[in-house]
Amino acid sequence: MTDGPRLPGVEGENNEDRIVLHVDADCFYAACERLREPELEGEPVVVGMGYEPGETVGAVATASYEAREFGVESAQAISTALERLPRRETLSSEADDDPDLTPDETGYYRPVDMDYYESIAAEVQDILHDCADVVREVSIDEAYLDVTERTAWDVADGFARHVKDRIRREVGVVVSVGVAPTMSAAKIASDYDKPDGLTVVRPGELRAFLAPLEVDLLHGVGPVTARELREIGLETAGDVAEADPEPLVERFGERGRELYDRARGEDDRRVEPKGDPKSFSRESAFAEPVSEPEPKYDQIETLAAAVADRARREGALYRTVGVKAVTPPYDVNTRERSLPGPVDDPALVDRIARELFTEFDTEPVRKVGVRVANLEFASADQASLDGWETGKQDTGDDASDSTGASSMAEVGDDSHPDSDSESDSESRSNTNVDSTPTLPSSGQTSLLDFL
DNA sequence: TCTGGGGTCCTAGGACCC
DNA sequence: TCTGGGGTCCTAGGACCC
Repeated sequence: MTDGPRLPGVEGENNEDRIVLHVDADCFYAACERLREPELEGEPVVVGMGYEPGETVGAVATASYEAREFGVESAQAISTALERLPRRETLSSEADDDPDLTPDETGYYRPVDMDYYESIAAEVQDILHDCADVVREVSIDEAYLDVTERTAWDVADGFARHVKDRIRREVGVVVSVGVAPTMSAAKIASDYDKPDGLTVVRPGELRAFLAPLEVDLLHGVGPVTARELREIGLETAGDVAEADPEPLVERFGERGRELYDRARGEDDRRVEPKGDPKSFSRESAFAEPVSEPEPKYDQIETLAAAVADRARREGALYRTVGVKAVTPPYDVNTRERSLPGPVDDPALVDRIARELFTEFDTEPVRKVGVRVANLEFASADQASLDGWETGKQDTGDDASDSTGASSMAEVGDDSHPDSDSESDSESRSNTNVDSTPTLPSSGQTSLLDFL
């Protein structure tokens, strides 16, 4: 019962005072497809990514509960799904030939249409923001709400019901909701009674609610960790909660501590709005492993352009460019390189990606990817832009800026046997006076020349 | 499970600095 | 030059999530 040490005077930090909702849309992509095609209501629906109508390529992104009855699962190959649940379109042309195949044994297949789903998600999010002071969107179909100031425990289920009903009535989407004093437990609670679920876990019920759950229901426990936990005799959250935490920390590091805390219902995290993204990436798989360099470089070029375009649209500068090469059987290889300073330079992304990929250009590769990271959102931090101009007279102990200036300065020399200067940033930064800090892309062309 | 795409966080070793 | 100790950044890989 005794919670950890608390700093005095910090406001409202007692978790037992928080009321957290986790809202999770059921089969969201399939639900969206049903919105624009009401005939799909009650029918098996499979939404495939990388899927084209009439084809058998791609993987299952979402299967409706009706489709799951046939053994169709998330992440399954579409070809496998089709074996278990034939396509409805196929039926109309072949029905006469196959009297055994009834409409009941077929389903509707649709390709992912992200733009449409995002438009629906935006409607849901509007409602969520209307219902809570703080909302954290986790993904397109999932969010946490801190509703402490909007409700109380004895009426929390009525409040959650209200949120559910609004979303169903105003958008037409069914969600499951979990209510608990922590994010971690709210997440588990929303999953507890899917679909169309509503589970409330009050502070006093937390330990009892968690105890019987299989360890892999804890957020952050995947197949690998679950297996290891079982190997040491920990099968349920209750087992973990009562275990000695020291061996867990030794074996799993920081995650071990977290696991132990979560299993005991302890979770200090507050619901906070999502910050800026940390990376952008694009990847795509070949139908089968490719050995020749050309198709790979063609893909790299396409992906690099897409990633750079995305970053520009989002107003992000990037300082790191990376590639990914998945080689058979399924080895994931990554290579990355960081630049001296943040840039917005599609040509540079393309060039670095190609260079990083040369290592794999004659190997069989089934998937390639391009990524940018170390993002900087210029508009949000005007100070760093100013630093570009004025960084020269800054002293070394000023950590607030001038990262761009100091690093840009190093571009010219690969082999600086560098010397003393407690702050090489000042001593060299006059080499980049040409970079006019107006637009992100200016000055970066010269960087390309350097590298 | 014969493997799609877009993310996050953690770890560990090495380089480099003071 | 064998040795100290602390810190940060970079890279690669892994586990996990939706």
